[in-house]
Amino acid sequence: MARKTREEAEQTRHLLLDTAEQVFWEKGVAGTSLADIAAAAGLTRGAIYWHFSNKLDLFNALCDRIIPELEILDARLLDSNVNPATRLWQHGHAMFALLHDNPRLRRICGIHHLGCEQVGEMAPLLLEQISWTQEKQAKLQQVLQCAQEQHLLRDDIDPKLAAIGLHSLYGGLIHSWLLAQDDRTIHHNLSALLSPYFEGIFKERCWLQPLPCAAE
Amino acid sequence: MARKTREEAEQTRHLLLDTAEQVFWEKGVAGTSLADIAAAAGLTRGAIYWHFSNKLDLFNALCDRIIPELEILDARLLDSNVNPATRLWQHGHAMFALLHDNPRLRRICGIHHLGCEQVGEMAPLLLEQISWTQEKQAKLQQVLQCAQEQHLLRDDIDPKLAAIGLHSLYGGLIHSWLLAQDDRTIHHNLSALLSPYFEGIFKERCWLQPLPCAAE
DNA sequence: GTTTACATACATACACGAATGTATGTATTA
DNA sequence: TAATACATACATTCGTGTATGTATGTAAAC
Repeated sequence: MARKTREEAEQTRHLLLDTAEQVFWEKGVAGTSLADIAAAAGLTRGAIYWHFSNKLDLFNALCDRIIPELEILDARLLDSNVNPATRLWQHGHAMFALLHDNPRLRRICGIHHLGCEQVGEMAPLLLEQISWTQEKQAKLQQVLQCAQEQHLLRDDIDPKLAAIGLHSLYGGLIHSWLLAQDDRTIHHNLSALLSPYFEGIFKERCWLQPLPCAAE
Repeated sequence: MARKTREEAEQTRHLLLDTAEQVFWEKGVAGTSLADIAAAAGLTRGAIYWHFSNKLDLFNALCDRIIPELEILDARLLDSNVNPATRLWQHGHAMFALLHDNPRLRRICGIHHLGCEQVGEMAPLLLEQISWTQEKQAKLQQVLQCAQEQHLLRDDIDPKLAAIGLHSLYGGLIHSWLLAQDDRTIHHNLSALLSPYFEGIFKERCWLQPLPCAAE
């Protein structure tokens, strides 16, 4: 009915984002109308169209909220004074810990994996995911190359392929984890699930030694 | 305008399924209307409603067409006279070979991963995927247990967890493969991508020896 | 071998709700 | 008083489901 102060308007914006996140996760992106979101938030479509230009814009704004938290993860993967193998090991665990502790990340991750189509009208989303995947794989590859220079990799391991494999394993585990969210098996046995791949990539369980591992 | 013979009607049905598969893959399931499919097939919605009761029914019929081919894969995983480790190794390669050779499987797989929402109205799909995942993991676990009885597994490996890990790795690789379909990296380096996990699970590269491996 | 009767395989037309985008109203607040 | 932060109202489009039309195939009756 009336205008609120800027602060309150910002609150409404976040309320809309939170609500949309919830409803998207429950009914899918294509499956929810803007009226659904507005009603769930106790507002009208007018409020949505005031803050966002359309559903895609709202969806993008919603996704952007988790970028900083993921960037922190990646930053710690790239620079840390422990040896590269341990960095990768810790990074894997940190990812799932974050996924477990952060309901927002969990929901957005779930929406991307199960709650939205990435073709046709949503194709830009797919392109984003592709570039994000490539960047992530490049970072993993960089750390693996660093490990190779320190002679931590098994002889027949190609850092690029190992990066693709690791990234795929993470993605697959996240997917399995999302499919059965109340099943704590993956969360409780993450180390045992990741170990085989690390065993196959690195020599002598070096990823369990947090030593800086003097570079050449 | 008129009735065709049963044979021709069956052709129309398959034409509709093929066309729907194509259009779903291009524009997403929620993103395509029945009119889109009919137009792409050179027919009208009347033809679709004659053969199927609605879009979900059409979609299910479309998915069911690949079940037999997947069952053949699973059958060969479970009974074969080579040792269980080799069976798993060959099964992994057979999966990707099938995915590479069979465009229909590739498209349906793509639709499931990127072209449809699995929540809300499509939730039954999610339940199907969960039960299918559990069955698949159970089969992998069964073969891994068989390997354990033949002392092919490393000592600290739990067959159930290894099954989850393997299945996740497969799923993740398929996802990566779908994201960049024209990139042949995964297809050409599958062995190098799977090797680390096998190395971490099994002893002494036993999966490369097709010997029956006399049971206890 | 026709004719008749009915089922089949669609096309066409219609009625309805749902969703979107926009235009306008309105009470604040700065 | 002018911009803000929404609510309300409206027009339009799109998709669905169903009802109906219609030409052909199919089989039995005669």
